[in-house]
Amino acid sequence: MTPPKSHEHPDVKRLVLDAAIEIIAVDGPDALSMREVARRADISHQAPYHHFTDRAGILAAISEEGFRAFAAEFRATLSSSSSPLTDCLRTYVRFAMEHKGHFRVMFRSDICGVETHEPTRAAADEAFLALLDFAALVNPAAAQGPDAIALPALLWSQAHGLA
Amino acid sequence: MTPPKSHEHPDVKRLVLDAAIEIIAVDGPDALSMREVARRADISHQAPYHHFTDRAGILAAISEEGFRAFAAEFRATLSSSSSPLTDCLRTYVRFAMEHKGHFRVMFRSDICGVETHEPTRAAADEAFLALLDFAALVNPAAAQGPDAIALPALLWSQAHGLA
DNA sequence: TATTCATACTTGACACTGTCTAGTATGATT
DNA sequence: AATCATACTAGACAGTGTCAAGTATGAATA
Repeated sequence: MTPPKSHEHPDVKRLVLDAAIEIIAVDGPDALSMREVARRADISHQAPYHHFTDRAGILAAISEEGFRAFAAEFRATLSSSSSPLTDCLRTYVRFAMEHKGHFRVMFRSDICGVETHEPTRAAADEAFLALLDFAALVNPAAAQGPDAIALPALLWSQAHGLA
Repeated sequence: MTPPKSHEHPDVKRLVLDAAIEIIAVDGPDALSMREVARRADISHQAPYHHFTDRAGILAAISEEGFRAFAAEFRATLSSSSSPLTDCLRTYVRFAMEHKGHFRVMFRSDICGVETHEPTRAAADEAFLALLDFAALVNPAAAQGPDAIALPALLWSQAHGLA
């Protein structure tokens, strides 16, 4: 995990992402622009372009990060908890609150980049599989067969409206 | 069909629509902006706002018009033709070529306004029903039951890629 | 007939956006 | 020590939506 290339000053890419996440958490994804993010990160308006081709690129990176973090946290509570049902729901809600910026992007399929950005798609799959595990645990009888997919899919979509 | 309100100079709304349709036919839907359409229609850059709230409003109006026209033409050949299969396909292709501007909007569900603009939704349903009629005629045996929907749905989606 | 009023525009200004272009600093390569 | 690529900064530009103020005209009212 050494810095990917070579002479790294402060991690500008990280600055951009954090600024974007904050903007989205406060004013929503529509408020995100390349210039606004640069302003917020206190870098030149051209700097973000060295790390992201696009507004969509930033959004894709954020949702990827979000999906990864979500899957990790969800899996962690799932495997460690003695009462997984309540704890997982708790984890879910806590994630939504603590990562509002990520969350707002993750569940907007039109902007999250899940269809265009391959790593984001992979991360989303990972998160979805975590939900599948949860469903299997909640209802072990239906773990096999199409019902196993139906439940988390329902959660997956309902979740958006709920939180 | 008298002009809707009162003192009508040339029909500016029509001018805007035609300009938009041409822009889309030539450079695609992304090239459409309120100012560009005004420029092309040779009116002030603010005029379009008196008839459409939005870029999306123009697009919705265009696809609505397109769906209506498509349904009408399709139904007409369907009822008058002696060999409806070939004639309907012919009509379809002709429509796509003669109304390229409309067509390009109609089959992009993300911008055609079918989910946000009620009249557009109604017009799209109308067009879809026309396709249903076509399917029933092509395959009368399957006219009842879910297959009757499956075929035109396939056409409906495949059509996009084809033309 | 004269006054008022709403609608349909025009016109100009503004801040903001992405993009192009040129310049600088710095670590890596030779 | 010179060269080079990368990671930026900085300025300018055209295009965009939006606000605000002005004009023309037909309709309503008195």
